[in-house]
Amino acid sequence: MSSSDNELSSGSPTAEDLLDRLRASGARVTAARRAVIQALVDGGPHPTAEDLAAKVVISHPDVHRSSVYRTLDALAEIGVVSHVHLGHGSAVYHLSDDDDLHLLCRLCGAVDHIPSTAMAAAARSIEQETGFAIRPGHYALSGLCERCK
Amino acid sequence: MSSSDNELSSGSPTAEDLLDRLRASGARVTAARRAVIQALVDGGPHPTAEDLAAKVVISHPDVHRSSVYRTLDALAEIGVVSHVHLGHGSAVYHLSDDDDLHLLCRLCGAVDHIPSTAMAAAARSIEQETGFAIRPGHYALSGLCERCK
DNA sequence: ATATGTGCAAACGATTTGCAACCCT
DNA sequence: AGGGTTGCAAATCGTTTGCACATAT
Repeated sequence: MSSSDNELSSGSPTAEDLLDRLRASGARVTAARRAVIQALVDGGPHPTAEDLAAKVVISHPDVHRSSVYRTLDALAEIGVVSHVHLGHGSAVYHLSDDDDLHLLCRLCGAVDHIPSTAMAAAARSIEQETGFAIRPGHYALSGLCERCK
Repeated sequence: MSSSDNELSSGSPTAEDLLDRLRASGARVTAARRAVIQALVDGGPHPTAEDLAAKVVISHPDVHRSSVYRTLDALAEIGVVSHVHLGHGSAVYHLSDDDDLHLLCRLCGAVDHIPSTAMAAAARSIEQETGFAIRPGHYALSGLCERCK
């Protein structure tokens, strides 16, 4: 099943979209960045930097881990990717327009994600009471997934 | 005979409480553990392991960092402390019956905390929709604090 | 041409671990 | 006595950085 939903701000952007955005920001498009972006777009939903590096290295054996990190940084700077810290180990990366909240199962480690609107009401009342404006998508809530409950 | 009162959410436990619970779990009470627990009870609200180690070392220069980590592990195992990963660096520890949600300002790094009841409604509806049971207190939500907004 | 990005290796900070000695129970 | 705990140092893991070289624009 191939999903060909190429939309700029609400579907999944293609690799070309991301490359365009990089270019538009004044950054350069290099083989390493192409490869990282490809891995990000093609790959599973919650890759760590190392996952991406491993995928990249298959087609581009010369691309170094540090370039993966630097590319992810560059993409984060222009707002197209975010990373979520899952606590125990590495951070997982995802395209920023996945405007979702991450749920981490503290038992099996599964990562679930839900639209951030699920918390909109809570976020609003928390902001009213405390002044703190929750911005989801950068960190994960932990809990128990359905199976582990 | 050890105290058999269960103080559920009525006040912060004392160092002795925690030592009792350690002992009750079959663990031993040592000088290092006493010192870590004292630092945890006496200290500020969001100590990192290193903060605690620094505090401990003042009165017990011989207590090693690794023992601080191991003590925190032991306390976590019996459920009396939890740690929250704030993403960029170290985890912060707190007594588990601080049943609160942590809010991390992504700009200034300030940590705010609010009662987890603020999210109870959202947590309930998320559980109904997705089956995922949010357990706050282990990770932080990120956002912008009042000053940085 | 030149700023930007790269590979590499080494530095880094946080945490963990193997091991012999130690000391609580 | 005996095994949980410790201190130590070295290992590990994820990520960052300094540097000389390569390359996209």
